[in-house]
Amino acid sequence: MKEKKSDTIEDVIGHQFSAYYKIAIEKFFQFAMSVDCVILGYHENGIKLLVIERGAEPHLGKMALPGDLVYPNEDVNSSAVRVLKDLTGIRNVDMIQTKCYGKVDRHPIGRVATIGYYALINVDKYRPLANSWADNVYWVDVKDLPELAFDHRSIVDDALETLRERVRHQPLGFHLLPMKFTLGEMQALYEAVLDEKFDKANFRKRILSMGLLKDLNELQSDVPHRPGRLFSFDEEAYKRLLAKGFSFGL
Amino acid sequence: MKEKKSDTIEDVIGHQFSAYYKIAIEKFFQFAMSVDCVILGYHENGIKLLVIERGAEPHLGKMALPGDLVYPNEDVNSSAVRVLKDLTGIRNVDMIQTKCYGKVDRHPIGRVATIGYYALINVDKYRPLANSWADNVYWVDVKDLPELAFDHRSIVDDALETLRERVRHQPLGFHLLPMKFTLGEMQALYEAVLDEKFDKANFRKRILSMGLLKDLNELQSDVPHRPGRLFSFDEEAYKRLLAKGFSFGL
DNA sequence: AAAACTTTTGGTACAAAGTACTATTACTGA
DNA sequence: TCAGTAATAGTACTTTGTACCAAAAGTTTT
Repeated sequence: MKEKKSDTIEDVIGHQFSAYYKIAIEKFFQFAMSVDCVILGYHENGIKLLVIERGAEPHLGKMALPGDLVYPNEDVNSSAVRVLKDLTGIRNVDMIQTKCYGKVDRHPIGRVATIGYYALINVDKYRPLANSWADNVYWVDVKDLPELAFDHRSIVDDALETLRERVRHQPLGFHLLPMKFTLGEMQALYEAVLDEKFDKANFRKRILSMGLLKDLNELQSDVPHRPGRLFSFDEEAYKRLLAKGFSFGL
Repeated sequence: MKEKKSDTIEDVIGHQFSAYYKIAIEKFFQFAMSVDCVILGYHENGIKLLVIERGAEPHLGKMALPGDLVYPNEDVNSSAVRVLKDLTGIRNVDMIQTKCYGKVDRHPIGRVATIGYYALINVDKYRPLANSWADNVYWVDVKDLPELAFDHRSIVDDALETLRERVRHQPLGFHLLPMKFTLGEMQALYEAVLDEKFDKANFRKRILSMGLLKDLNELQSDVPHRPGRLFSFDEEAYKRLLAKGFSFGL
């Protein structure tokens, strides 16, 4: 029933902690970790992904997610924020973990496990700038992705799947919209994310009845048709509703 | 705009790959990785968690999740399966990643990032046996958890939160039930997981109208009251419905 | 064997939400 | 001023959700 293995770390160190410490380190402490950020935005009726052009080996010149190795004295979550800032200049975004990618051969220089992160940002609010070893930064449409380095393509796919699921149950869409938006713009966004058409009049009724929007009593301008009424997301109202057991659903 | 950093791995290795390889390794390849499994079951109206009693340092004698270090030549996902089998004898369960825990000081022997996994199993179908450095295995009720080693408590909490969210939108509950079950048992399970009461007659209507259950034309036996009709989850029907755009919701 | 008890099962009536569709309004540009 | 486009209002209908009641089918007790 109990068959001892000789090579788990706990067996090795046991009570002679210090004596065997080095052996354990050599055996198990051979990983590097990295973070990769899937930054999504919405622009011109499409979901856009932020990619960098790599200015370093491996995969020099190829497109890739903003990502890099984690320092040994650095928290993994903080690392994602730091790396994004280092490579693209973007700061102050809330990033959420998606998955760990831990295949043995996924990185050519050694055993690197990476943690995927994603965030939704308002494209107009941030101006990405290539920095550090990133030669360029681009927004690319997720419907027309270039070839990506490493296994970054699957990291993106997983993040998009997560997005589609969460966007139905949480008011995430608002992160992607400008501060002021019309119901038409909002509908177009949801149609782009979910790849599904909604009835205009009913969409409008649904959303308004939730009570999450602040009516700004302002009209759209510079549009070649009847301008829509402008709204903004009412964070306060959302918190109040949440406390009462409200749950967003679309 | 482009300010070079001297210490990212890509800068270091560049075109002189082999020359600087060792430097990069020493700097970044200092992590160990581990996996921790949150195995949940359902028994006697409560959600149970599988814990082991540690038979090794650190935290010798304490309760903990089944978890261990990942071998450098081992896929992280496979590792979770292997570790669970090594410590508890449980095999053939589908485990799903929850999160990466990557704080700098979370492990006393060095920089260890861990990946959390969770699975729902039918308690009657598996008989966990303590193995390797696990001194004992227990099922404990999640409403009355003992103190757990490391940051395992938060790993459990996160897994439970994930469970509660997913169980509403996916027919996961069936993994926890025996092959044959009554609608009453099923309702009790959902009430335990979601900590919420349902109307009996309406719950029944809702579930049956989904068409996910196979009526076995059998009755419960050995119960001190009118026996319930037995059902089983109809995997085929679920797949068929999914293809048609059906989505489970509760 | 009848009564009491517990749980399953079937049903109804009402309320709320979702859907399809039509009509009207308000703006722009020609 | 007219055509075009999109926003907005409204209505009728269907589906779904909720509260509640009552009968049926077993077991246990009297």
